[in-house]
Order: sequence, then structure tokens, then C-alpha cells
Amino acid sequence: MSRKRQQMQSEEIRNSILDIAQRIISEEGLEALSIRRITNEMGYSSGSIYHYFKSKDDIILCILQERYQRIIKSVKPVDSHLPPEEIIRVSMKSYIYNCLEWSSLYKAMMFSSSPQVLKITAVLEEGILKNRPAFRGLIQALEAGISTGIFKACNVELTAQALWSAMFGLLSRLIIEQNISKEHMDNLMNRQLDILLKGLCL
Amino acid sequence: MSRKRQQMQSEEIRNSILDIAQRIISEEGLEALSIRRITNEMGYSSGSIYHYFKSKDDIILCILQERYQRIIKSVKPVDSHLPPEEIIRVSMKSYIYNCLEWSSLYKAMMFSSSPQVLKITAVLEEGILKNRPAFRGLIQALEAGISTGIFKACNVELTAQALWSAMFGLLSRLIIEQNISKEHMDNLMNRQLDILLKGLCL
Amino acid sequence: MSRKRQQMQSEEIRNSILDIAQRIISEEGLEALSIRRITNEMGYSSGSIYHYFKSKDDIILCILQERYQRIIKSVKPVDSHLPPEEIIRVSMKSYIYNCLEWSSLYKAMMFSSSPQVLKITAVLEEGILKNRPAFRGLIQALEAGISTGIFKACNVELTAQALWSAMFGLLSRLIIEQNISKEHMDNLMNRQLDILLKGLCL
Amino acid sequence: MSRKRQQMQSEEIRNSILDIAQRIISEEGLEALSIRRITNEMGYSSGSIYHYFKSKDDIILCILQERYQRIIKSVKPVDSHLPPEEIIRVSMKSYIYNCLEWSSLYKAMMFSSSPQVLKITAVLEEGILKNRPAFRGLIQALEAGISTGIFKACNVELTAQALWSAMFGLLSRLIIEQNISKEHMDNLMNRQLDILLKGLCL
DNA sequence: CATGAATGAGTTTTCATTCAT
DNA sequence: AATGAATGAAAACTCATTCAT
Repeated sequence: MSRKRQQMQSEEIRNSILDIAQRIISEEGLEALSIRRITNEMGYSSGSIYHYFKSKDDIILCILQERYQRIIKSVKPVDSHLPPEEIIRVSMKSYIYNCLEWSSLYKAMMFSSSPQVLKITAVLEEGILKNRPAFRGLIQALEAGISTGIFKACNVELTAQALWSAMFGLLSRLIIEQNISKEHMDNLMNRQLDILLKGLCL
Repeated sequence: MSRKRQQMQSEEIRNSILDIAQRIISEEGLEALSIRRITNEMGYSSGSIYHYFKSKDDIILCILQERYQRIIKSVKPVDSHLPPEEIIRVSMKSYIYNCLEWSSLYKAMMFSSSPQVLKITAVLEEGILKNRPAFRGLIQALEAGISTGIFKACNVELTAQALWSAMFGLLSRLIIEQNISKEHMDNLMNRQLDILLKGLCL
Repeated sequence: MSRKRQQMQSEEIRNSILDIAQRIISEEGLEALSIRRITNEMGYSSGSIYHYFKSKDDIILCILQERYQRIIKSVKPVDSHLPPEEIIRVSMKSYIYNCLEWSSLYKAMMFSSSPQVLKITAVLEEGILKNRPAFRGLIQALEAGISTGIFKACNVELTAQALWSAMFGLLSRLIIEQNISKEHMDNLMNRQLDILLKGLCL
Repeated sequence: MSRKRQQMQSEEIRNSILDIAQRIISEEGLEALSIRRITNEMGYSSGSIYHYFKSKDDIILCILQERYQRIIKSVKPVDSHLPPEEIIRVSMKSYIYNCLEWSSLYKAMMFSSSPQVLKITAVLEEGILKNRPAFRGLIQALEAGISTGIFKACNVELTAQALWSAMFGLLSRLIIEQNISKEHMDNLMNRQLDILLKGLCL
């Protein structure tokens, strides 16, 4: 009984460490993350964190793996009755806005070449998109667009990779350059989407 | 005579500092760069670096200006008699291949949000492309395409930003994911360029 | 038990830091104080001081608050039934003798223009004497003298500042010049006080 | 011939070192003085200063000895036909204003307990004022005041020391506390002088 | 399980001084 | 006489990690 309770507590503490660490990374970037800050905010002593994680790197990895996916999943699903172009346009913009809110974490994740992280984030490899639920919507929209004769027939995976990379490039620059006005952001997104969607058509 | 010789040596030492710094940045990222590491690798005391550079930031800036731009400038110019579409296609592919060869340095620079670095690398801000010689070719091609009636009329800067960001996204993923085959790379580039160029047309 | 013991130790270490710092300041001045010197003399690593104080400035502030004020407060209170002139004369002489015993620390503190130090030591600013308990006696004596018709009516704060500065000047020279005989010291103090007190009268 | 000229130059360079050092101390304080700054401002290399002075401390000492007296001497002489009270009042205010303009240098000099400096600055010792030309005016005014029956008979040297120390105290605090308004400064000086001069009278 | 003291290596920068040239 | 490269010690501060308690 008390063991179970302790286990629960232990799990909770682990989670609260991750929560705090995630918040620090999101708000102030990876460089601002320190063991001291986490433990201070928890009201714990600095040594205690080593009961739950074996190193700082371990914490970071856990956040990337356990938390990042929440962000991706939190992108609101788009009404699938809309025309395919509209689905692509809306979902991409929604993805961008969503990730901009977690930009530090997104950046840490998406710019990492660590094999463990790439297991989750890689998208360019051939055949990989089957394992990426987040791409399902995009692929279905492309297929729908092709079958309804709006889009030109094509290699759907390759096209999804090309499209997503384009949007990823814009999102990345928005995150990196930091000071782009909301208005200009919209212009950039719209212009890029106009080009991409026009480019898909017959 | 000996004065001249000293100057030579001085210049050589300055360069070797930049070499070492560049290597560290390329191999381990900007954050891994420290004065101590540079001087240790040179067998110098840490203070001596201040004979050659007035601060760490100064070193970084020099690498940006003296080294990074070499990479950008080493992109072969494209025959300007080609049709605009062709110019865009060829120069973008050439840019990608070129940067892939210096991928570590390129990554360190293009993914940095340091204000100094952004002074050189930022591209999204409104009106900024006038100061980016590297974009001259792209902008001229767009204008040429519009005036010859191949491309639809548009805001040229905005379009250049959208196009370049798209390509930057693909290039970034190629660098980050590392293991993409040459063949698939080409397919991705071609597919993206097909979409983008088609998207520009009337 | 052991917790309590640890706390004791902790308090002792904190005090020994302050002791060492105070000694360095007294013997060699504020500028000679460095974290390294303190920790070296303690046989500790330089970082460890940050367990006890959050910065060097914090240490200085503590010395000011915990140590310097002891000196000021150790000035024996003067029997308030004495005539105001006598109160001023006795308390000023007592202040001088007292501070001469801690002359190095007094000098280090009173000659410092560091903002932190001035927070505690400044006296000339208009309206500041309300916050200086050490001046209460002087001010009360002045007010008493005025109301009993011995002293001429005047701006009491301004007068207190002028009087105290005069005495401070003599004390400072006594500390700086070092070699003044006890007898001559007394002559100087008495002569200055005679002038000052005569100067206050109607 | 050329040797003489070289000697001249050598002397000139020495002086220009002192000039620059004095200016730095006056404008920014002793802590701001560095060999590098001096040589940079002269357009010389850092090593060259050691041909003219054997150390930084040597430079500081020379400034204190060779330059300080200029400041003291630059106090404008007061019209000796004025009444003694007026002479004392005017010359003390003039001394204060003068020294406030060179406050860093004055502070460095007057707060030093170095024997070499004290040879020049000491004033409290018995019998010492005979050797202090700067005190001649004050002593003469006191004697005049006594012989004309305005001031009470007294030990003139002791009185001069007491008066000067009082003024020195106010001046010191003005220098140390830094932020006193011109208006309040005047009030303080006037109040102190009122007390002191009244205190001298019969 | 938790503490908190302690370390030791790390960060950038400054500076007086030396010395071969 | 002058240079300028180089040193080495110093400055304050940070931080992940260890470990006895």
C-alpha cells in the first residue's frame, strides 16, 4: 500500500521535474535550464534530482521524447469535409502557430541530430511517413485532391515530404529570426502556401 | 624585414585562431566554443587571444564574415541567359549541394539566434533582402520571369522569402537527418522545385 | 540532532567568512577583498562561498550591516539629563575614541563611494538623517538646546550635518595621519568642539 | 646637441604620461588607471612606459607628488583687505570648490596614509603648519582677527587645524557621497562656516 | 528518500610586467 | 628607444555532480 503510494509519488515527482524543465526550456531556451533552477522551483535540494534522473542530459532526452509528441498532437484536427487544398492550408498554418508557441522546445527537438531524437522526428527517409501519424492528414488530403482531379497525380510521399519541408523551413526561420511581426508572418505563410498549392494543381 | 616577418606570423596566428574556432563550431556547435579551448589547442595562455581579437564575440563575427560568407559566395553563378525558371532551379540546387559540403558550419550559423549572427543570416524581415547580395540572382530571375509573362505578378521580396524558406527547410532536414541517399535527395529537391516553380506560373 | 549540528557549523562557517573578509578590509581596504582570498584562507574552493552568500556584494553588505553597525552602536549612550552642550561634546568625543579603535574598518567604510556602502553611511543628503538612528541623539540635543534658549534657532538637520562633518573631518585626519599623540588629539577635539558649540549659541 | 634634444623629448614624454594619467584619475578615478590606457592614448606600445617609470605605482606616486600641489596652489588668493572673517569664509569655499573639481585626485591624495604622501599632506601634527604655505592665509586671518578684537585670543595653530579639519570633513563627505546638489552644498558650507566663524568670536 | 555542503572545472575578461627583437 | 607578443595570475561567478549524513 504505502509502497504503491510511494511509487505514485515518485512518478509524480519525476513528472513535475519534467514539467518544470519543459517550462524553462520553452520560456527561456535550453541554455537557461539548470539543475539548480529545477530543484529550486520544486523546493527540493539540488542533489535529489539524481534519484529520478541519472544526469541533466537524461532529463533533456526525456522531455524531448515524452513531451514533444504532446505538442505535435495538440495541433487541432481539421474538418475533413473541407476541400483538400483547404485542409492542407489550414492544417499547415495551424501547425506553424502551434509550434511557435513552443518554439524553444520545438527547436531543440527538430534541430537535433541525436539518433534517439531522430527516431521520432525524421521525415525525409523513403517510406518513413507510414509511421508518422502526424502526416496522415496531409497524405489523405493529397490523395483526395488527386482522386478528385484537383491535384496532379504524383508520388504522394515524396510530395508530402517536399511540402512539409517547405513549411518547416519557413517555421524554422520564424523561430530563429524571432522578430517577425504577426502580420508579415501571415503574409509569408499565405504566400508560401499559395505557391505550394498552386504548384500541386494540374 | 623582421617586422614584416612578425606581421606575417601575427596574421598566421590570427588565422589559426579562426581555423580552430571554426572547427570547434563545425564539430560541436557554437555553444562549445570557448576561449580556453582555442588557446589550449594552440598551446597559448588564455589571455593571449586578446592580442588578436578584442572579445569572443569578435572571433565569432570574424568567422561569420571571413569564413561563412566564403561558403555562400562559393555557390557558382548561373548563366543568366537561361530562362528564369532554369536559373532558379539550378541555383537552388547548387546552393544546397554547396552548403551540404559545409553542413556543420552552415548549421551552426543558420540555426543561431544570436543577434550578431542574425545580422548576417536573417532573411525574413521586410525589406531586408536588398542588403543580401546572395538574393540578387533569385530576385532578378523572379522579375525577369514576371516581365516575360512566365510568372504571375507578385510581391517579389515576399515571394523570394517564401521560396528560399522552402528550400532552406529541405536543406535543413537533409543536414539534420544526415542519412538521405544522394538519389532520394535529388528526388526531393526536384519534387520541391517542380512544385515551387509551377506555383509561380500564371 | 545532526541537523542542528550542521546548522551550527553552517552558521560558524558563515561567520568565519565574515571574519576573514572583515580582517582583509580592515588591513588592506575594500579593494583588496576578493572571493579567492577568502576561500584560500579558509582552505575551501572558490565556488563554495556561494553556499553562504549569493555574491561578493552580499558579503560586503553583511559586514556593513552585521559588523560595522556594531561599532557605531557600541558608542556609549550619554546621560540625557546633561545639558545639551555637554551631550554633544561627550557623545562626539566618545564617537571619535570608539571609531579610532576600529580605525581600519571605519576608514574602509566611511571612505567608500560604493552605492551599497553609501546606503548605510551617507549623511549629507537632504532629509536623510531621519533614517539614521545614530543621529537621533545629536538632533535631540540640538532641539533641546534650541528650546531651552541656549542655541540659536536653526535648521536642525542642516546643523547636524555641518557639525557631524566637522567632527568627521578631524576623526578622518586622526586616522589618516596616524601619529598624533593622545594629548594633542584631545587638544584638537576640545578646540574644535569649543568652536562648534560656541558657534551654535545665541 | 642631439643628446640634449633627446633628453628634452624624454622629459616631455614623461610629462605627457603624467598628464594623461592625471586626467584619467581625475575623470574616472584611480581604479580606471591602467598602463594600457595610458600608452594607448599616447599612441605608444604598452612596454614602452617602463623606460620612463619603473612601475605603475611609481607613476601614481609621481602624480601625487608632482601634481597635487598644483591643485592646491591653484586656489585663487583672496583679497587680503577684506575683514578676516570674510577671508576665511571666501578662501575655504574657494578651496572646496577647487578641490571638488579634482576630486578623484584629491581623494587619492588626502586619504592616503603612505609616508611619502603624508610628507606633503599631513596637517595635524604640532608645529607642522609653519611648513604649509597653504595655511599661511588662514593663520594670518586668524591673527588679524584676534588683533583687531573680533576673534577671541587662542592657540592659532591649533585653531587652524580644528577649522581646516572641519572643512575637510565636509569636503570629504561631498566627494564621497557624490550626489549632493549644488544648492544643498552651498547650504552646508554656509551653515558650517557660520558656526565656525561665530565660534571664533568673543 | 532527501539534504546540502563541497568540489573542481568551467566561463570571459583584465592587467602589470617581461623580454626578444 | 620602442615594439608587441606572451605570460600568468587575477577577477566574479556558474554548474553538474558526488557523497556523507
